[in-house]
Amino acid sequence: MSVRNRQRLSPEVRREQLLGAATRAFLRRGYHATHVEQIVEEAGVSRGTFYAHFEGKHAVFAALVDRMLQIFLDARPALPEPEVLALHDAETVLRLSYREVLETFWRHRRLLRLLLEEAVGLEKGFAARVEEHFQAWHQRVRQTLDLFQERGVAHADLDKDLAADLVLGMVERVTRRHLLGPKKPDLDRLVEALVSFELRGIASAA
Amino acid sequence: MSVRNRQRLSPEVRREQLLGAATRAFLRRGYHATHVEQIVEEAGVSRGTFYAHFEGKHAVFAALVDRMLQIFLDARPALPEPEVLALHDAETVLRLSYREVLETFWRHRRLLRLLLEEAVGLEKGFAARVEEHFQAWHQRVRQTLDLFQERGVAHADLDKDLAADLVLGMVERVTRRHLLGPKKPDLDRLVEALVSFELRGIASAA
Amino acid sequence: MSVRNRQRLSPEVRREQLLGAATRAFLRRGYHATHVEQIVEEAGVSRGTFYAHFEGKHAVFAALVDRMLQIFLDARPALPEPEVLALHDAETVLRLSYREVLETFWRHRRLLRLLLEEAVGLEKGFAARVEEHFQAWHQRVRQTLDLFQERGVAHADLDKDLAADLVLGMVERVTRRHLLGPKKPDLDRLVEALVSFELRGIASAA
Amino acid sequence: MSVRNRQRLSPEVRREQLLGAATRAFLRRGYHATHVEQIVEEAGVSRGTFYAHFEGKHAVFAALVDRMLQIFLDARPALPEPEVLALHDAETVLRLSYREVLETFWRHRRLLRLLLEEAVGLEKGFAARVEEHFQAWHQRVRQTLDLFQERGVAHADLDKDLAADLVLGMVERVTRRHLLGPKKPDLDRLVEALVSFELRGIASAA
DNA sequence: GATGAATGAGTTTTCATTCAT
DNA sequence: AATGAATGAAAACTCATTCAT
Repeated sequence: MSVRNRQRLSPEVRREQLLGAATRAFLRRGYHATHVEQIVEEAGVSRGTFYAHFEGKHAVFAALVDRMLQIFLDARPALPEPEVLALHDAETVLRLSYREVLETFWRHRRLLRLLLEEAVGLEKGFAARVEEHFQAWHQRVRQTLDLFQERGVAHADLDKDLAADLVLGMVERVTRRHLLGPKKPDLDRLVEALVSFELRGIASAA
Repeated sequence: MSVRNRQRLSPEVRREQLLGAATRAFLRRGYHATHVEQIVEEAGVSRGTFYAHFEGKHAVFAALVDRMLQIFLDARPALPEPEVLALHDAETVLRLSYREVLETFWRHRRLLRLLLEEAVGLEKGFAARVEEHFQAWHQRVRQTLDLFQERGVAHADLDKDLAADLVLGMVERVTRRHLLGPKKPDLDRLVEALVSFELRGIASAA
Repeated sequence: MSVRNRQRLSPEVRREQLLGAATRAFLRRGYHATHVEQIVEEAGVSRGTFYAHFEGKHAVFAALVDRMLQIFLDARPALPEPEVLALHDAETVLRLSYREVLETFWRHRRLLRLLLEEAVGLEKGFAARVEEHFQAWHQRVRQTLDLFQERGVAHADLDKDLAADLVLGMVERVTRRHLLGPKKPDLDRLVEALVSFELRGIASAA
Repeated sequence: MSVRNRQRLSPEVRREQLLGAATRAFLRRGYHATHVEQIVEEAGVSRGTFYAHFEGKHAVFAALVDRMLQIFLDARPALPEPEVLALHDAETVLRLSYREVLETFWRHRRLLRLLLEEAVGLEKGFAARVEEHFQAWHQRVRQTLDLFQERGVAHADLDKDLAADLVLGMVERVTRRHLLGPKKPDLDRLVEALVSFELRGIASAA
């Protein structure tokens, strides 16, 4: 009856394929302007197949957001392990953390762009989930600052809560501006700027 | 045929009223989830009246974005005047700038929230216009850093282009986290944290 | 309060002015594509004034159709008076009739175009009224043919009912093709062709 | 959600069915007074199905006009083939031509009525396309008259350009009056009247 | 499992007409 | 009488989702 390939794939593979197609489609036009039609076309399957694997458009997007958040959860960005902290000076610690964060972001830049540009302001509670993650991350940065302060790297009067915000903001802006564009970024330079600015910003000897 | 109020207003007043109603509606539900129906209900007028003043939903939103951008253009945030720079030390200059910026943001926080949460990632080129403004602002911060470097406040090796990004990111995050929420922010504290972090971050004596 | 001229005109003059504006507007875009807005703009009056003089869009158009049909009723096209018939040969009679018809059509070509291009197929019974007029005209042509047959000008076997249709069709096509266009027509040539074709067409000596 | 019939048809068949339903609907109420709702009700399908097959109301009507014009293009009415001309006298040729034309018109009278009553005066350029066809037809009649004149059937002074208009007008009027009504026409009588009138009308021996 | 034609609730938009000033 | 802002019923059109094949 049909025309297409009617290729039978295992559910996992098909799901993966659809997820990829959805990512490309959403990146191209944004969540609302992307229609299910475009996703299935991109994937080369029929509408029916799409709905066999996802509850709907909203569900694919949710899956994408989940995946993204999972990646960052796994990468545990910016939280220095105690033993790392013990072995190295603050500068090295920061450098390693930032590098790992930026590399993770760069590796998953497509999903990340989706997350930052689309998942925000998207009624269905997506924004809230992203915000949760920001909070968690804020906590970690905050904890690092606690350690730095304990060790005398950060000055005693530092408003650590706000400082964590400032640090987060720096990373976010750098990410948006330098990692999401088409050009390959100079990660070293980005890391150095972040490390230098943060270290001085919190420095004991002002 | 039915009568409602049939209150007759001058086009300017009506337009203003509709703009206000639209702002409230958009803030409540976001751009896509807000329907013209809800805007006109909020304004207490008929659909026809709405379309007599705006080409459509897209056009009201565009008007809102325009207004917002105009406000920040007028506020000229963060660009210190030469004579100000000459009279005061860098700390005072920064403090004044940040205060002005944050106060403007706080005053217009409803519009700002709309801009940051809705206008970004909205197909119709809104994001591009917002990005333009970010660029312009980046330029200004950059120029300030040039001045600071000339006067020996910023260290000679400072990667000013990136530093401008970091500064912008700090302001953006602080704004999102502290100015857009329901709680009245402690502007003094925010300003101090920003000033302190930036000044140290760029400081000559590291 | 207002901007316009607020010129007070007698009802008759205003009505006439509106009728003229409506004619121009309808000719430009057709009945459906012409909006009341365009008519009042063309006339330089407000919507309210328009509705003070006509029940609505439909009513202006009806007034225009009425006027047109009245003109042709008054012109009594194509019906030769008995005394005329008595005095002249058939050729002269036809020539006079056709000339009068075509001249009337030419004089009122704008209204005529409206009638032929718009009033047809316009739900509201306009088409029916036009058709009535065609029937009346058909009767007259038919009567003329009766006279011609009595006088031996038309052959005895002539299917007069159909012949009247043919004659009407000839006039209609000539009118559409040559009188409604932008070029000034050569009425003499048109009349000669009609007279010659009809006279031969019905001629006794075939 | 509710189910209706959900009869699954091939696109071609469905399109054909919709075209038929649209024709009936347009014939009943005319182009403007027919709403998509009525077409889909007539076809027994949902709005969505309609829009899957046609861009909109305008597009169905355009398809109808196209089909109509194609039919008449295929029927090549009124253009006698050279070999036909050679074998028969002018009267036979005309009789055959008219018969073919009127039979084609009669067979497709529903579409034809739509074309003549609706497509004319319909902003979107429909009228222009119909007029084009009239021009082409005019050319053919004109060419036939050239042949007739060459063969001495038509008199030497005949204004062939205008005569072609007259012939076209006759056919048009006869068609409107006798083929589009509810009564079965007497085609023989119509053909005879046309042949006789035209032959005499152009006759050499006046 | 896959297909894609079919569905229809939900939105946007238009424009003839009304009526407060 | 004149004005023009306001009205809202009436269309047109969209697109996520369903389900017969």
